[in-house]
Amino acid sequence: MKIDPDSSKDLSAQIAEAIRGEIVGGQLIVDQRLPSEAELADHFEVSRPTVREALKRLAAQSLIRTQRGATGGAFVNRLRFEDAYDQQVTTASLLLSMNAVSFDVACEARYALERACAPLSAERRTPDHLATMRAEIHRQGQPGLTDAAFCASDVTFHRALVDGASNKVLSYQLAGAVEAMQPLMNMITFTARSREAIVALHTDIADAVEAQDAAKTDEVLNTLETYTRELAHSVVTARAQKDKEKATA
Amino acid sequence: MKIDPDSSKDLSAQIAEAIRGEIVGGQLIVDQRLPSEAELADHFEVSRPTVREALKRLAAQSLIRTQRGATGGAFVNRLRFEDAYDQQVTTASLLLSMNAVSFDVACEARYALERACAPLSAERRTPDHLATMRAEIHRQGQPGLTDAAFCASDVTFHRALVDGASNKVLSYQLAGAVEAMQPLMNMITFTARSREAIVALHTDIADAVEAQDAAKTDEVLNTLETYTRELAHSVVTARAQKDKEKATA
DNA sequence: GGCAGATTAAATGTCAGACATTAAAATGTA
DNA sequence: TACATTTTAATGTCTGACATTTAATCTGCC
Repeated sequence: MKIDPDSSKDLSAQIAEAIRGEIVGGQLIVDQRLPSEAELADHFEVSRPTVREALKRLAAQSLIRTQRGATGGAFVNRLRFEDAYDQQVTTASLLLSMNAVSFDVACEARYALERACAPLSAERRTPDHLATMRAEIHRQGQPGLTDAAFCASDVTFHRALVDGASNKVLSYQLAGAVEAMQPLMNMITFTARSREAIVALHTDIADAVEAQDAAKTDEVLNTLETYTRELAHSVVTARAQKDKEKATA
Repeated sequence: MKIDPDSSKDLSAQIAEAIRGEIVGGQLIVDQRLPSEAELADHFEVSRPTVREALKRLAAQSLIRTQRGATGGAFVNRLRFEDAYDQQVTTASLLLSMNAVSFDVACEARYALERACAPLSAERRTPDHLATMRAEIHRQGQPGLTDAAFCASDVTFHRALVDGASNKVLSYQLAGAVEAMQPLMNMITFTARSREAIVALHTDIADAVEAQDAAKTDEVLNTLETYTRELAHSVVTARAQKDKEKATA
């Protein structure tokens, strides 16, 4: 392993970097055991707490897992899609909220990505995917549903559409984008009429996917994107109007 | 902040989770200073090393940054697109390498995503994007280029195409997918003839994007995807053939 | 009074050593 | 042999200390 000169960065950061490099580079393979903390401390000529901080950094990225006990230690972790998915949702959510990404930009990205897998989904969707979509459509039609619940159902619906492509890499990528949009979507208050319109469009999507009609799916997704953005804009203008009235009053 | 019962998980993991929740939930806002390590240790009723391990976990995800000195401490970090991008490349690369994702699946995902932003790119590309694409095409035509360098140029070319959409969220999502594919692409040995074909297709893409012809761009991307997959398949079958000969010899 | 330099204080970074806890392996016993 | 016990090796945690960095404060001089 590489050495650590006494440079600007934290020792723990350098050690984490060195070990990460070995994992990414393939020198350390899945389920392989790292040297014990004491051995690592000895090797890098630092104390055990410093090594531990480095290992925690790697654990935070799901690159390693630790096990206590006699045959315990730190092991290279097989990064699962679910782990990566969770991380991506957190990261994408924070990116959107901290960088003041506009609704339009996020919405455009989301629907562009969704259209990307719509043709594949239309081709490969299973009865399971269709059933999930239909179930969520039904839920979205229920009166008395809160806006948050409506949005959550919306996410589930679109996830089913994405998963229909049966490509884990695509699902992993898109899930983050779709889920991260939810807080932004929650800003919209859905009137009875707008919900009705969305449910109708969702039904059209489900129908098109069931009919394995890629072109039609794409078309409806476009309509839905346009409608979603209009809704958001009307919310914004309504809010601006209210603020104006407040200011004059 | 939440408390920590003495449950199954590490204390440091629980503390990290609690703080992450406050950041994601918006109770802790960007550039806000966290309590000092001593105060956190006091609050959670653990020792300082335990708190430090928790903070390192958060630092590994770029959620906080730390500063030494009198007015130092841990601060909520504004997650930048570049940070998120780096993380995504690492994560996506490991996902592909550790989960034995097939070339076909990864390739399909990559081109599906790329087609997603091609129409936007055709609409909005700037002279800068076009210049980058042309420059990389020129590089790819140079004789004596190693396969690795050819692939790297390929990545740059496609990144320019993606960035042409001028949507940071899209760029962030796609960059990971494109870059993570590189190790898989490196398995392919590019003959002079296959390079020529790829350069021709890249030129077609650049031309279509310059002409703001979304449909044509989409079409060429499809052709390129098919061709790339054919190349990969021929590599696989050639290798199988070789193995067979080796076995009989 | 104002400015340069020295001092101080508060925070993180690091270390050493110890004990607690866990879980598997080795050992002893019926 | 089968089961209970002990040992052991590892991580998890704590205490206390020192080093280092950085900004704020204090001091002395002009």
